[in-house]
Amino acid sequence: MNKKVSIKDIAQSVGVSTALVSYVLNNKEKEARVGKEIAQVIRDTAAEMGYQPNQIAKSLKTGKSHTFGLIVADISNPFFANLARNVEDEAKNFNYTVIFASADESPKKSQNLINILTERQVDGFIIAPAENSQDQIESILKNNIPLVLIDRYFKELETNYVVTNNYDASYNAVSHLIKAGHKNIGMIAYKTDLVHMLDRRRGYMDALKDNKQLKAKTPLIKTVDFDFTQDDVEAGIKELLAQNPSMDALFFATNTLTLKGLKALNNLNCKVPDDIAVVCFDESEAFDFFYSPLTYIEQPLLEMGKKAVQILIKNITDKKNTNTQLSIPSRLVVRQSCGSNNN
Amino acid sequence: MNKKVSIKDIAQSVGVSTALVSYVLNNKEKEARVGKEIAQVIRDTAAEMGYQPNQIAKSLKTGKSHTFGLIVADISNPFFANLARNVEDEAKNFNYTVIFASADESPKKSQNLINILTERQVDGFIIAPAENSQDQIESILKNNIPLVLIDRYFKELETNYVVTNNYDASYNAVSHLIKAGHKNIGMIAYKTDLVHMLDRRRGYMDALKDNKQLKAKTPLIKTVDFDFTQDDVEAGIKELLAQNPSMDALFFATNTLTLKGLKALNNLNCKVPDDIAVVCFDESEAFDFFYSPLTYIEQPLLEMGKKAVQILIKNITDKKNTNTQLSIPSRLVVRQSCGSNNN
DNA sequence: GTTTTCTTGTTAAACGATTAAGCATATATT
DNA sequence: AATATATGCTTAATCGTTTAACAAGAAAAC
Repeated sequence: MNKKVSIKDIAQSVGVSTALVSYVLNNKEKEARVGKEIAQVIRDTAAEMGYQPNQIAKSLKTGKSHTFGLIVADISNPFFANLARNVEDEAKNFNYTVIFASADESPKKSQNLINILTERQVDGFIIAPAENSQDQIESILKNNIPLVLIDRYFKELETNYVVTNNYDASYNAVSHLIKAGHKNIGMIAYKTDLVHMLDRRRGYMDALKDNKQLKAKTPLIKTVDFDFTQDDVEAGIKELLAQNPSMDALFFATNTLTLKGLKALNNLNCKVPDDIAVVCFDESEAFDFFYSPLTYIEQPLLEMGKKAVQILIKNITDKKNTNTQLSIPSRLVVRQSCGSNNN
Repeated sequence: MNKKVSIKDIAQSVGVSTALVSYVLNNKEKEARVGKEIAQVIRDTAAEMGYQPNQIAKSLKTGKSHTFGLIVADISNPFFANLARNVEDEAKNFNYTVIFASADESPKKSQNLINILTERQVDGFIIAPAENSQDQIESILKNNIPLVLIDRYFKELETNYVVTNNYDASYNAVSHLIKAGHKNIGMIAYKTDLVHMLDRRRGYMDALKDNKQLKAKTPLIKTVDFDFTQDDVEAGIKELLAQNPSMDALFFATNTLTLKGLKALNNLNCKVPDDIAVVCFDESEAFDFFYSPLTYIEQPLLEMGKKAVQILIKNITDKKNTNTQLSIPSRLVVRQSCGSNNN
């Protein structure tokens, strides 16, 4: 490793103290009353010598790393990848670096990541929390590390969060199916008590209820684990059809569920939307190419990413303790898969 | 911010020097001849006080951040997102943290990211280099910062790299089209001199040449900029059809080109594979859902990610200067879109 | 001609760790 | 008994910055 040039090297070369160099290079000449000419000399030699500040040293001294951690479920999931990209861009606007990490919905991995990032002295966290990670979140809070939850949050915890309005989005989507004439709407969701999933289920249930479609004692909902396979979804759909053979529509709670679900429907020889209409959460390039382009709920990823960063940075710079809780509306993109009277 | 507990706090609490605490907590008791009992006491109080080492301080002292930068074109592109995930996982196996960043194929952004990451004292880089970033790469080399290029590399630069065998993959894919009976095969590529793209073009050209299909003076290739729109691709396809109205197959050079290209083909009312057969590079969930499931080139993302990390870490720990240059084969996944005699 | 006030700098401690070197004391070797 | 070796722990410098506190000469004020 070529010896990197430090502030000391510059000081030596110019013939001044390191303090002066530091002041100049941090644009504190005014406050530190540095002479105009010498300042210029310092700046010139710094450039000449190719000086690059050592952020590690800076961080150690200032206690700020200008870095924050973004923990999602899986960076290879397009939903999170897009969110991450928006977070990255907004962070750059504030001169922050973000460290991504994937926790795979596992509280164990999540705790491990939080530890690693904490040791790296991140200035804050943006987290899509895994199930049963409340204690981890609380401990971040207790340590006064700025935090914004994203995509989901915990009802019982007082935190910042930025989510989409899952309840409304679901309610609208299912209502749309009902208006399109469907009378037996099933739902495929994740088996979890995370609030975003519960809200999506509530939205589904309430839409049915408000439209007097809640006939059966057991709702037409099947859930699968996070590490589900296509077979799991297929089994779920079959069970739903067994439970109510006249099921004529399906509401999928996420993009990954939908992708596997569509393949399952193909396997089962169900035509969309004639046999079974489909509406789902999230986007996917694939939805455009399905023979019956999907009607889907488009989450406000750009706004979610931007806001999460802005709230986090505000929390880092101000040290006030007021929590911002944002629920941003989603948009229903209506296409063919939901059947009749769409425009 | 709650005062974090430092090694000094532990030392004070136990009544020993910080040196002893450091030795114990770094499992250097043997070398440093630390007493057994006191070592246990130190460990216990450390745990009790909830000590978390300050990696920043550690890094400053040791000169190693145990961090490396991964610069790709766009983390929201599934190709890079998947690669990134594999890199992340392999890095974790070595206890390294990775900082992702997107350069959008822009040398300016790339330089900016390299600077930022260098200042953050990353121990190395994995980079999918943008066009015209040779000087940046050279400068990393000159500074003796370990580096592995990925996805593409520069012929004129002696570096580590891990890529897929773009030439072979292209050659095979196009040969497959030829064997399937197609006689006028066009190609849509990016307008760039990056080696991966040139190799893909060479593979295409040579496959044609070797099968005596190179009749026209100007090859049936159209290129678009990195920031292309669907209209650009559509225009390209139209031009190709104008140039040779009997074009019966298209080879797309990347996933994003394909996605827009398929929509363009739909717009142009071209049926796949009857009017125009299609083969493409990269995967996409969408390819499964196209009415004629696509034949595509599956890149070895897992192996590429793993190898890149391994090579980088080897370069970080050993300081030897031998370059590892890996070209890993891709697999052609044959489905319907390429027309006849596929199984 | 002092004293005060600017101007322009320097000194040195600190951030939280690591680690070579040193210093006792105890035990072993001859 | 004298010396060598082991054992157990401390001291203090260092990594590259930041920044409060201080200093010294020049200009201004009286």
